[in-house]
Amino acid sequence: MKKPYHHGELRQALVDAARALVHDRGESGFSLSDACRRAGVSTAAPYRHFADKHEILAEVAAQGFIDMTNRSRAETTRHPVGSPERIVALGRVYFNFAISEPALFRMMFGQKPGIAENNRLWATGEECFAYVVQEVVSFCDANRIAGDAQLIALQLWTMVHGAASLTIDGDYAKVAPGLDVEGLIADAANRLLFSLPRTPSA
Amino acid sequence: MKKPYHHGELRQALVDAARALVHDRGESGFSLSDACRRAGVSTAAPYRHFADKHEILAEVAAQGFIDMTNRSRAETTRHPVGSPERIVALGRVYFNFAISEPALFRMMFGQKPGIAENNRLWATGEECFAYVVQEVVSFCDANRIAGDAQLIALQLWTMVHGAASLTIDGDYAKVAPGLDVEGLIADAANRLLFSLPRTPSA
DNA sequence: TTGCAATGTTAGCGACCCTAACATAATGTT
DNA sequence: AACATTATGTTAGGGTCGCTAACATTGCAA
Repeated sequence: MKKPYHHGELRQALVDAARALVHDRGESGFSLSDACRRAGVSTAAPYRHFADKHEILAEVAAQGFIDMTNRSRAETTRHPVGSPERIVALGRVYFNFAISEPALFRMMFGQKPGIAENNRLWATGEECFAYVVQEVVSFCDANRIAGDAQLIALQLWTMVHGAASLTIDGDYAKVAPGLDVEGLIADAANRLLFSLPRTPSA
Repeated sequence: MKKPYHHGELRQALVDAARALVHDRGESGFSLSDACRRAGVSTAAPYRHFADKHEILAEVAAQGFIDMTNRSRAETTRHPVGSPERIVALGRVYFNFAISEPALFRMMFGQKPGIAENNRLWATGEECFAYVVQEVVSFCDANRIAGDAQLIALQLWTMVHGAASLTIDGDYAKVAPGLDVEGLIADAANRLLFSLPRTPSA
């Protein structure tokens, strides 16, 4: 059997290769040429499917958001609606995602010249956050917590995002080696939630 | 007057050029060639002063830590030792630094292949954090707050770092345009501090 | 079948990082 | 003062990369 002139699934093959390469070498270490080699095509082939290198990376990041949203749904639905376990599960998914796919995580949330403008990426990211807000709303309702659910969600997001970033970027390791990051998050998140004003019970 | 063969201050000139270029175009948009053009030397000249491109960027990042530490000292000393204003000032300096120099901020705290290993960068970063811990220790002492000051400092750092990152990377803007980030930080930090256990007054 | 659109290819431009070999200037030794 | 040594520039060039232009092959549709 000989290689056909046309690849057939080149677009998806390039995205898959890009994701694998980014995972291995980081975004800055990723080259389109490498992805082409891996897909077995010439370096000019991608331009039939993508405008430029950034567009492939945006697609990879968008798939990251989809993955994260799916993992979030899968983990939260194992606990009753409105339970604190659902919020904890969300934080855990976020943190573990960052740990397991740091380069992808950075592409999703980091500043990306030429990537952030991508519409598809924008939409998948928004959808992901909307799910978190929805969960926080349910939690607040079930626990008679007063306050803007979106603001609460933003505070929790900020905390977990900070912890995830400082972990994968090696900053914690420099000043506090061996730190129990998950414990730190759990403690802070608890205090953030317990210090919220509550509506008087009926 | 004609240009002398030797530059005389090339090392510092290159670092200055690099810092300015990183500020304008970001780390990924920075090229050593540009810095050489700006300094008026050939592209081979830097290698008499630096091992490679990463070493220049590490020097830039280290100067960023020194700047941040200086700003922290300058702002905190305007308030009495142990006062909450000193902690607030620290957070403000951190956040404003990220806003005013986002690219530099990312180089200081982001993952940097070939940069993070730099010893000088490592030392300046540690010194910067040590100052924060020292301030938190003073605050806890003055306010009879029980608990590991380093852990408290780490939690505050996490919160502010998350907020700074999500701001400069444009992530807040996507899901909550017009968000009052400083208010969000202040509220969360207050709740984190007020929910700490206190030693009984004598 | 035949023409067109889609999707590959090769060749090449310009930018970049870095090294090798060479040129010039500053410094120190006698 | 003459010379050797070291420091710090230069030019030339190799290898990689992103991207484009021109050409080749294939699938599909009239």
